[in-house]
Amino acid sequence: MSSNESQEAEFLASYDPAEFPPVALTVDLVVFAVANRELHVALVERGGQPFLGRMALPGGFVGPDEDALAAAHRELEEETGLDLSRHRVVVEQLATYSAPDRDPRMRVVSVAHLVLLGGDGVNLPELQAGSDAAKAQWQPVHELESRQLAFDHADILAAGLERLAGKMEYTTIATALVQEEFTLSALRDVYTAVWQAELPAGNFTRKMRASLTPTGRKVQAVGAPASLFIKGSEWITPPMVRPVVTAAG
Amino acid sequence: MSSNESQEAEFLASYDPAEFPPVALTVDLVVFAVANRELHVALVERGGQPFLGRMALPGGFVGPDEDALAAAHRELEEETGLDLSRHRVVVEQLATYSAPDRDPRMRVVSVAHLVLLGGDGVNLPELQAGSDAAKAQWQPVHELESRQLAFDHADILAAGLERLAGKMEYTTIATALVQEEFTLSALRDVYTAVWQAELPAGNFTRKMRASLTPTGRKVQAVGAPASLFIKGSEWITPPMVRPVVTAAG
DNA sequence: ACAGTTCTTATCAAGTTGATAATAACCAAT
DNA sequence: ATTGGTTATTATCAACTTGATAAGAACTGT
Repeated sequence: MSSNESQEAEFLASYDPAEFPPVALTVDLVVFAVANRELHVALVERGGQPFLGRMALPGGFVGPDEDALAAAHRELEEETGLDLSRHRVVVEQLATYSAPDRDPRMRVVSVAHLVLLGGDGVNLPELQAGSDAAKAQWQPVHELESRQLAFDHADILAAGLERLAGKMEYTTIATALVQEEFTLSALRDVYTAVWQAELPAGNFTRKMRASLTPTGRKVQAVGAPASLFIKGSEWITPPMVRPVVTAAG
Repeated sequence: MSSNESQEAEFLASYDPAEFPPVALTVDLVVFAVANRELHVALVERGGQPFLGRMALPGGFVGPDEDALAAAHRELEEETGLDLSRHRVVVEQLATYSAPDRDPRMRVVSVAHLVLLGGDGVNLPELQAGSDAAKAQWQPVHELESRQLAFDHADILAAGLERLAGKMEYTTIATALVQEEFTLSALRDVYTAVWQAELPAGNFTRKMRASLTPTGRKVQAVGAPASLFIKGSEWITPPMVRPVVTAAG
């Protein structure tokens, strides 16, 4: 009997695993990107029961030799067809959902992750449905009837949105949703998309500049040329204040 | 064949659970309380292998009919002997730890929780070791050699401390560590204990008052009588600024 | 009555915010 | 080349917040 076997025997003896039926461990992904001043989330259409045909967050099982973060990266590629080596991507753990009946088939505990994709503010990365899903597509978050999502994914999406909106007050996390080098307007568009509120350009520049590093380069569109920046500090101190949400319309 | 069985069959067919060996789901608890202007954490001494005799965070398995939050409450009572009906207690999810080798026996995924116990700032609730643990005791957090903790519990403790310290900047979470009705000094002692920094009493009063509701009552100790408050708003806006940590002395 | 302690309020310079506007740089069309 | 439209950046200023410091008030113990 190996040392490992005896350890396990002691373990099984003291904890009686029969009392603790196995749980399946999954990850669910709240994948955000910004285009056209709107925040979009990546959704897949379920190809099986339950919730057949409904939209759901991408996700999948955590493999035996990976942790949840690694599974999040793998499933992101598998379920959405994204090539992570070709996109700026930031992943962070959001929260774990463990209600016993959240999946009607069996006990499934899901570690939700927030995924932010950088982009030019115009084009969204193209999605390619994986094997489990009928299709994968971007949806504007603020126009979404999130009650139609499968499982408890409406809760998870709401948590992801609130995490992002909240962290944008006191960190430079919004820089994850633009390109590495970006203008203050591009960054401001991210704030507009997530917070659903217009921020005065002058004050935004004054405040955000302290957390950014200028590259010296400029970019020319319509109007005056805009300076390019990269992320400087991780923190915004004191924080930006999130305005009250503007009335829809 | 019931509908449920066919669902499960479909599920098993499409996901092949053999690829995904069962994981054990546990909770680990970072339990904080303040006494004598020091932040304390509840630790148990392990009564079995691995890490026999080492100190560890209290915790245990999530039962089949409870979610992680319910398990956290139950294990808090079982492992520390605390009567939750006799203490002010706040529990919130911290993060999930899922490294494949974090427990040498088998795959154990743990949902860590932050637990805050209210108190008078002098006495710590008495701990009573549960069945799994040799003993349970309070340890001053900032004097602790956390590297000696079992498993990855040093990481979890650090995450719990940082979550608490961070949220104390922009929420009134510190009120969870005092009694329901408290003086500004008592609350300031919590900040001192967690942040390891003295905050000027006058400015602390000015700032914190806006988030508290006065009860009208006063309490008398040495010096001038202090007004009693209860928590008002959940938020501190703009946030308190956490001073740079004072050099250890 | 006095010293010691603590709570609360006051003061003020320095810094930050929100609102608003002025200035500057560029394009496109006349 | 000039004009008008558009956008970026800087400036201004009153209102507010902060950090430092101290004054005033209330009570205890001797």
